[in-house]
Amino acid sequence: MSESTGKRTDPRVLRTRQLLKNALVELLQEMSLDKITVNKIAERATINRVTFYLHYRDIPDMLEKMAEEMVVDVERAMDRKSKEQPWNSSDGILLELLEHIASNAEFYKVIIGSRRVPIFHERLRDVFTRKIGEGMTDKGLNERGIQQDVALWFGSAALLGTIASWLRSDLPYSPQFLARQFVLLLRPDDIRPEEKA
Amino acid sequence: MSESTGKRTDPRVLRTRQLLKNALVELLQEMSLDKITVNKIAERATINRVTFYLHYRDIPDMLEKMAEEMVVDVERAMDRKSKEQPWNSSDGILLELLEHIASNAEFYKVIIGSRRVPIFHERLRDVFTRKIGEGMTDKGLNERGIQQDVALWFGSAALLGTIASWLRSDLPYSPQFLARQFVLLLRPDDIRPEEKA
DNA sequence: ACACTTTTTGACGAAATGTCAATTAATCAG
DNA sequence: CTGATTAATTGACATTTCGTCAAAAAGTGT
Repeated sequence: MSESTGKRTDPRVLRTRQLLKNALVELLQEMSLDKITVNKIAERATINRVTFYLHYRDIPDMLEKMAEEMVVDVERAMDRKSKEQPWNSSDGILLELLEHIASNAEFYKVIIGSRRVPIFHERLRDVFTRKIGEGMTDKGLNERGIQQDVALWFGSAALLGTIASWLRSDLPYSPQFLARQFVLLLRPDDIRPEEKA
Repeated sequence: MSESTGKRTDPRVLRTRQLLKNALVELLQEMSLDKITVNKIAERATINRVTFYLHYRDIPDMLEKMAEEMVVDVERAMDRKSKEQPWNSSDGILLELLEHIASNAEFYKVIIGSRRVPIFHERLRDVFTRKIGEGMTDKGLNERGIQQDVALWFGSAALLGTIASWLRSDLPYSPQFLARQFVLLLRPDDIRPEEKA
C-alpha cells in the first residue's frame, strides 16, 4: 500500500512505518484485532515499542491512517477510467476497482474479507457510495418508484459485501467476470435487449 | 433481547446477565468497543467485576453469546411468515424482519448501525444468506447469466447494508416502505408488469 | 565530519486482566 | 419456615499492557 503523500524523505521513518504496517497485516492474518497489542506489533516489526508511539497514538490511530491510505489507493485506481461510462459497462471503473483489489488481494483479504476491521469497511463503503452517487441518474429509479438514497444504500452495500465475499472465497472469479456479474445484477433491464426477440 | 434457551431458572443469573448486557449496549452507545473494559461493564451494571467472569470468559465471549441470541430472535421473527412467498412480496418475511429490527431499534442501531461489532454483522449476514438461499430460484438467474453464489453474496450484502444505513439514518422510512423498496430493487423485472402498457 | 533526526534502552506508575479463597446474600426444596 | 445449595461480593494477587519519560546510540543529509 502507498505511503500517504509527502515530503517525509527520511528513509528511517519510511522503513519503520512499512515494518509496522506489514507487521499489523501479518498479525491480522493470525489473530483478531482485539488480541493484537502494541507489544506484538513492535516485536513482529522488529522495532522498539516506544518507536511505535513516535508514529501512531495507538492502534486505532494506526488503523485510521492505514484506512486513509487505502482510500487514496482505491480512488486513484477508480479514477484511471472515470471518463468512461462508470457503472453500466463492465470494463470501466468497476473493472479497475476489482483489478486493484485483486492485485493487493492479501491485504484486502485480511482487511475486509476475513478479519473485519470496521474502519476499513466504513471507509470503503463511503468511497463506493460517493462514486456510485456520482454516476447515478435518477431517471430509471424514479419511474420505478425507487427512493434515491435507498438505491445508494443498496448499491454500495451490495458492491462492498460482494467484494468481501469474493475475497473470502479466495477470488474464484476473474475481475472481468465479476464486473460483468455486477452489471447484470445492478441493472438487469439494461442488459437483456434482445432476450424476448 | 431474549435469553437464549434454557433451564436457567435462578432469577439471580437472569438479572445479572441482563444487567451486563444492558450495560454493554449502553457503553457501546457512548464509546467504541476497544475502549470498553470488563471494569466499565461491571461498574455500569452495578455488579462486581468478578461476577462478570462467572458468566463470560471475556468480552469477545460475551459478544458471541449476545450475537447467538440475536440470531435466534431474528430467525424467530422471520419464521413467523415463512409460509408466504418470501422475498418477492413486501409483506412476507422481509416485513417481519424489518418490523422486528424497528421495534428493537436501539439495540440494532448500536450493534449494526453506528458502532460496528464485527461478529454481529457476520452472524446477521449468515442468517440472511441462509434465508435468501432457501427462497432463491435459479430460473431467473440462469437465463440472465447470473452465477448463483454471486447473487447470494450480492443479495445478502445489499439487505444487511441497506438495513445498516437505514438504522444509521434513524429509520426515516417505515418497514413497509423499505420492504417495498427492496422488492423493487431486487427484482425489478417482476415488478413493472404494466409499465409499458 | 558535523549537526540533526530517529531509534533504542531502561524505567516508571497506572490501568486492566484473569484467578484465587473466604464471606455474604439470595433462592429452592422439603 | 428452615436448612442446603447456588450465586454474588469482597479483598487480594501476579501478570500484562499502556503511555510516557530522559538519556544514550545509531542513522541520515549537507
